[in-house]
Amino acid sequence: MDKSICPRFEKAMTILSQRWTGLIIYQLLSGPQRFCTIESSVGVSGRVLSERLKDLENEGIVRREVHPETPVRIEYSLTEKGKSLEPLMKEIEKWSQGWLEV
Amino acid sequence: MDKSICPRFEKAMTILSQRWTGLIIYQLLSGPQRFCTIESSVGVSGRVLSERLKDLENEGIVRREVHPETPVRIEYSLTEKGKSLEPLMKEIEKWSQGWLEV
DNA sequence: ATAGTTACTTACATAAAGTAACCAACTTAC
DNA sequence: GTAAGTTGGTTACTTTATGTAAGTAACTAT
Repeated sequence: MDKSICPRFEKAMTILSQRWTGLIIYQLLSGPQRFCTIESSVGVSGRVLSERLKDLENEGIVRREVHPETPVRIEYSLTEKGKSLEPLMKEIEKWSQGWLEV
Repeated sequence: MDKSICPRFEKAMTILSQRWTGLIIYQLLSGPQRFCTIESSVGVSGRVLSERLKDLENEGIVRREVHPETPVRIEYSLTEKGKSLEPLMKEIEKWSQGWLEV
């Protein structure tokens, strides 16, 4: 074993290659959203979404804000770090449009 | 459920968010390589690498070439479609260097 | 009091990944 | 000629991740 790959790149890949993570971030690029909105637009189960949002919060990519309305509104949004993934997401979009069939 | 996400983008994410896929492609950007080289540089198990390379070949991203030398040499390389992922990989690299600690 | 909403969590089932041993084909060393 | 080494895998088994569905807490509306 002689891992020749940059550890930062490896960490980025570890984050982004978690199932659903990319789609969740992509979805949040269009603005702050609540749990159930992400759940249905991305198509991820609540169980996993909850897990992913916690991970992404810990990574400093997503911010969670509680609005004590009724019923309670909890808003998830991208931090600066999260927003900095936009060019990367645009590249994926570009590649998918150039090279993938539907 | 009202999936608002572009199906091409979703497919791209499905491919790229498979565990190890990104690292395998990144590794192949530096040129054609054999099975055991990828295995050790990426740190993936042979069982999964074998699976991923087949998937990537089916997607038209990776090409497999047999050189009947001794011992047999099998070379994996990126197709045009695979190489077209380079800008995306560079974006991940850039992001990881700008926003991640080691 | 009953039912509905949101944002979760829990328990259980299935799918994916890790680990390690094994195999085929061919070579070199003894 | 036979034992051991190399490459590129596969197979069997274990552990981890994800999917599914039901449950919970806090509050409102009827």
